[in-house]
Amino acid sequence: MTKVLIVDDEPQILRALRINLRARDYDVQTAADGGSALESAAAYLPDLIVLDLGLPDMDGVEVIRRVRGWTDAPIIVLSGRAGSEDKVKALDAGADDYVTKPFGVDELLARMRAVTRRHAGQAATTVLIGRHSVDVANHLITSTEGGEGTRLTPTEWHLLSLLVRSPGKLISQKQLLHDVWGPQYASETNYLRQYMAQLRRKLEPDPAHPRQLLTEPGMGYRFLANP
Amino acid sequence: MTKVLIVDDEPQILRALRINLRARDYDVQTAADGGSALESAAAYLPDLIVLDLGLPDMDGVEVIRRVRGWTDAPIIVLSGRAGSEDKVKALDAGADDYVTKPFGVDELLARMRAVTRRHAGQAATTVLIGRHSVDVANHLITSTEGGEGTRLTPTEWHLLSLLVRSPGKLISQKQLLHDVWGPQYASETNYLRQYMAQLRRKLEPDPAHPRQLLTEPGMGYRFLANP
DNA sequence: CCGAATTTTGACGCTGCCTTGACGGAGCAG
DNA sequence: CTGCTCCGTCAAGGCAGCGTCAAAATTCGG
Repeated sequence: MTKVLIVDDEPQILRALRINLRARDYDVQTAADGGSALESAAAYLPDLIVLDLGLPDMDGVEVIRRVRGWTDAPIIVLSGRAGSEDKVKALDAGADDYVTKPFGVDELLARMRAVTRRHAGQAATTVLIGRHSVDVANHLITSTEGGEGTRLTPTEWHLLSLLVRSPGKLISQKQLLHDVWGPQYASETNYLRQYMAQLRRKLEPDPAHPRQLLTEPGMGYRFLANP
Repeated sequence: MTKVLIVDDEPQILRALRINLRARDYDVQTAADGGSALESAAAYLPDLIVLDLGLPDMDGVEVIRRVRGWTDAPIIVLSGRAGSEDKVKALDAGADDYVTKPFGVDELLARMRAVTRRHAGQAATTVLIGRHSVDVANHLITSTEGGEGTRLTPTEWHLLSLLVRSPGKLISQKQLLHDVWGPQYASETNYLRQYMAQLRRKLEPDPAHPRQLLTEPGMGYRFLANP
């Protein structure tokens, strides 16, 4: 579930966004001024920050700069000012997008999807595999259609993490063996065959014809995020 | 130098952007309709695409979808329509940003910086051969026109990597044989004939008349990046 | 110390890759 | 014209690599 921090000093906007985002299954936190925004960002570690520039206590651009000092999370700026200069300043300070008020909620949601899609490559904490939602960081699997979530053994988690960590990228057998079983097992491809089969059996809808946990014959394995 | 492809059917906008971007040290190409936009994108491999949605021959969203099929380059949409629905469609199709006309050039430039800044981190080295986009690092091939991407065997990848690594340069048969099959196979030119044929069959549009995987009789082989 | 879960090891069939050999045509020299 | 070299093409056999099943060995909690 994507964690969003919303920073705005107008309570009704905060409230409207909170309701809309929660309805779409976002995990939402809010802040009403620059100081608490910085605190919340550090404590809550959001995947995405929606930031109003017109804060009572601090310049919005300054907030962007401070946040950018330690995190790469996407920032979407909201602002009443439509001036070119403000936009340039905010974007160059590290913002990813700039939306002028008044704005449509649908548009904001689409822009949120666009920026998180870009950022998802490395920070993806939860991915979809077959009918399962896999949270690698918390070692949690939930079924997307009500049923029971499968359970993975430690070794299975370890192997899956490596693959999921870099979606779309080919990872060589040697690398996988090295990282999961240690340097001395550089050629025991039996392990990989065994555990890839188990992962497919537990996650892929049709284990015989995997769509996301793919084999690249003679080279390695690959995880595809978008099947 | 960042390569930008600008797609718009209004000549004066094309001209204005071209001048402004060239002055800022961008490498600029232009296209006036969807068809030539897709061609240019495949031939020119831009780092960033600025795309007007109101094209004469094709739906802009369709252009986005087609381009997204084989490349990850950021796309900024220009549009006269300010409606929420158009924005959502374009962004969900894979666009990174959406700017409504009329727009300030400074703002567009700032948004270009913002999206390229994001994309810089995850850029992959990809080469175009025939109708295929070849990512040598990730061992991935995607078609530039929708269909399925071909698959290469390990030996085919090995040979192709050597050729692609130094575009335009002639590589001797001895060198290729040595690097792929080992020092003892310094004269088995059968291998090369066999595998060059397979590469051409899988990558060249007309394998009988190769345009990029070329033979230099009596010498070796050569890969041409720009056909 | 016992039992269940997990890891490790071994064996087997099959797909598809590598290898090998043979053949034909283009280009060139004599 | 003739013979030669070099390249492209095709076909077929052997075998490596992958998926699968099964069972032994190990770990771990109670």
